[in-house]
Amino acid sequence: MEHRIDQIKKQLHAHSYKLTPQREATVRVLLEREADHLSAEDIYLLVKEKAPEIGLATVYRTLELLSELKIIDKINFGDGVSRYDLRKEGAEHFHHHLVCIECGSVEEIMDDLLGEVEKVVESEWGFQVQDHRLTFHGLCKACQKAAVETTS
Amino acid sequence: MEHRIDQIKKQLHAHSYKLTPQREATVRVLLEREADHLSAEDIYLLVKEKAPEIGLATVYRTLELLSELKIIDKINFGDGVSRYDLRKEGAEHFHHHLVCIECGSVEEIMDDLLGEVEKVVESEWGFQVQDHRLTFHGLCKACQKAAVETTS
DNA sequence: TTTTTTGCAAAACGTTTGCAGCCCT
DNA sequence: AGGGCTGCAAACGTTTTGCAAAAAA
Repeated sequence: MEHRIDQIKKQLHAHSYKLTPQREATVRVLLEREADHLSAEDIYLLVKEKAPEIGLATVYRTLELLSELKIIDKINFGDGVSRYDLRKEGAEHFHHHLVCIECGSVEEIMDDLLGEVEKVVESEWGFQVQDHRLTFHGLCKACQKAAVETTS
Repeated sequence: MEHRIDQIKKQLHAHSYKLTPQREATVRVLLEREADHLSAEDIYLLVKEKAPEIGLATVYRTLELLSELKIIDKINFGDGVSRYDLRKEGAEHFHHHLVCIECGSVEEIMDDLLGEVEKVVESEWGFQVQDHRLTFHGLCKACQKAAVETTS
């Protein structure tokens, strides 16, 4: 944890930004809730517990800054809110998501499933891939089970 | 064109909705600009040329309706607007996109590149895939060329 | 001092909703 | 009459912006 904070601090400094207390509190929330997909409002409320004087605008500005530096990714699952997802250390590409259309749960897939597909896109379409977004919509394990039980 | 309108009319009737003049005008814009990725506002302005009395709310309601019936797909490329994309006739899955980070152009890929990947997701993660969203971000052919020319 | 960052409030933006009126049988 | 559908305006929730104060360099 402290290691990642340090690393992010360096990334900020490299672009002549500072790791202010507000920014650090925001990053800490992101690290603590790494598995979640929090909205700006969610993050704001959690950061407030650590730094009650913080304003929502500062959270937005911090998130924008972290996005620019590719420390986090901004995602949109189709409800009206942007969500923010920490990149894994040294991850070159954004990871994938499984969104359950029944219960709304979001699972992450860290494996890069698109190596082959990207090669095809580059060779067949001449498009130089830099990043990707891949989300599957369907039924998670639990909801498949629930569906079967209801039917039988 | 008329064929697709008829087809959509039938789909609406099957769910006891009507193809009103406003809805038809909206669908026609969508068909005429099939290759584009128009926002609700874009669509509204284009529909206004055919049916000047239409209101923006009606366009939104029509788009929502067409989304429900899976005639169109709502997509989000990360700028703050929803965009709408007509499904190809009989397409089971949503098609993929190549978004150029330089010029903003959006290219469509109709081929289903994810057959294998979906099998992996189903077997390895036990997730029952119903649909997907796949977007690649990178440089389109033209912008790669421009980049090389600037460098040399 | 000069620049960066902050908190607050207001504004802006895309989208949705309430409602009265309209168009159909 | 009754239902669905429409246009308008107002409301809504999220995100951005202006600004003056505070912090850092």
